[in-house]
Amino acid sequence: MPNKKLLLQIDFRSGLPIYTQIVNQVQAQVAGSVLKPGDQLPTVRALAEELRINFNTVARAYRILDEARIISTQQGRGTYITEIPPPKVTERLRRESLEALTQRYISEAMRLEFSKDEINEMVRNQLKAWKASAQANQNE
Amino acid sequence: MPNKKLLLQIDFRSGLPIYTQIVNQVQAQVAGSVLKPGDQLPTVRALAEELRINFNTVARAYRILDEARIISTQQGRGTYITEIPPPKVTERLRRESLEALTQRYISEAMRLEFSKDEINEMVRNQLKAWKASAQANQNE
DNA sequence: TGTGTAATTGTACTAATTGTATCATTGTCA
DNA sequence: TGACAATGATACAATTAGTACAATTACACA
Repeated sequence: MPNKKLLLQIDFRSGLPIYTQIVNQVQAQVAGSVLKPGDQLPTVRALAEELRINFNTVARAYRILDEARIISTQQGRGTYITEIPPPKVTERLRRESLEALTQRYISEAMRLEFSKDEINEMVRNQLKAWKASAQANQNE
Repeated sequence: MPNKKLLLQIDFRSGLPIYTQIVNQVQAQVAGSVLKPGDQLPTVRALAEELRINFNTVARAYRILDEARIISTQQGRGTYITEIPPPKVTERLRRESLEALTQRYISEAMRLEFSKDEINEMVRNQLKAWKASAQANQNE
């Protein structure tokens, strides 16, 4: 199934920068669940062509959205809507999602025959050392 | 006896390149003795088909693993887990694998805006309550 | 048993697609 | 006019895909 087409309405006379309009509208569509986690956005070039603007302008919008953790851009691959915690999940749902996440993690670690102590130790250490920026380059 | 099937879980939106995900997971399974010396890995084409990716992507992952002496690829024959990996390497692998796994977990949890305390607490509780049998088939 | 041919496997090189970085140009406004 | 923000042009880097090829193995058949 082809990607849902991203529908944006740019007003070139509105006084608002184009990239801001893109940011706002994507943000709005995410908030309104028109765009859902995992959805792929058009490539910078495709969207630029459709809107008849320079692809750098799209890239700029995407960069801002990426920094706001709303989308995830991956060089050579594409850009995707990230998982956003629903603003009003109940505490119970929140807890359950952490439970599920943790269970998958522990299950996997145990399958690889790490001991409980090793796991606990590793979690404690990494939590201590955690920096939000480290999320970007977790691949080495 | 047919080959044990290599079980890999690729997340196309994780931000990690596919080949890196393959490397990490094979590495982890070697470290955790899920894959043992002499085990044959799927052919580049077979694994590629299963994961619905290009076989060159698998080949790239295999090349990296080969350079790290974790596997041995042989043109025309197949790829195998290296015999007698030095204990030093194994230990380092084990550590790195758990590190990578844990980082992914924490990164995900933090993105869902759980606090360090919440995460730590959840891990400790689940570890305490862990029953291997209960988790047998929770990975899908 | 030997040998030729096809099948299977990994390799090498290249192309295509994607986002990134840097600087130039344009336009607005004090 | 000068400064600054927005946009555009160009070159680049990372990832994945396409194609041809080489090494090895399997197997039919003389």
